[in-house]
Amino acid sequence: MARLSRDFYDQDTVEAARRLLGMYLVRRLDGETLAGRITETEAYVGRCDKACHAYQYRRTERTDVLFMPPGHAYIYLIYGMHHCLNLVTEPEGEPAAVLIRGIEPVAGVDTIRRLRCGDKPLTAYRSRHLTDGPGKVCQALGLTLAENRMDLTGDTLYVCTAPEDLGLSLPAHGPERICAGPRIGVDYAQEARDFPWRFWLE
DNA sequence: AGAACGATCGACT
DNA sequence: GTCGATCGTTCTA
Repeated sequence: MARLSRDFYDQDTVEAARRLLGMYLVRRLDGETLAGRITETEAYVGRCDKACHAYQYRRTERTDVLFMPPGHAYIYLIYGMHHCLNLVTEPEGEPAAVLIRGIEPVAGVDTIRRLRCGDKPLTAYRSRHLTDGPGKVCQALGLTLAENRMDLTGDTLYVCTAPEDLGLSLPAHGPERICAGPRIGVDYAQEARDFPWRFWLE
């Protein structure tokens, strides 16, 4: 069984962000399975990272989930209208998480399209940009504050290492390069602005 | 109690 | 490339 267990999340966050690339994010919604291949991530580390909501172990009602055992979902509202999904990492008490910035839909694609676009015509442009941002990922999988603090070792939201774990047979991927660079939207974070903690495939 | 701001998106020039 | 939408969280008083 290749569903990620708590052990996986109990590791260095930057390493986890890299390793999550190519894995499958799975969401059970109303009896249906939605899933996407993870293509872009970012690491946030409270201990040393001014861009992290829990920088210097800052603990508030919102950041409390980051102090929980690894393998929980941290979902927050940004800009008053978009949600962002993070997977909590590192040992309990070390606030850190991986932000899921992009996926490639592989299951429940019709539902994903409907959640993202409603009845709007699905143009080539919309298709290409269906799930290529953190807010889009949450909208595509029906994730809101209601799913904050969810245990990733449960059956509603989790990560698998291979498509066979979802009963899918997908064409094998050739070798893909892992790219790294500065994170998006953290220009305010002084020296942490330049940490190369964003990772993506291709 | 009130103000400032943000780990974004989509429409538009 | 620019810009406005929109509201929970956080901090200040």
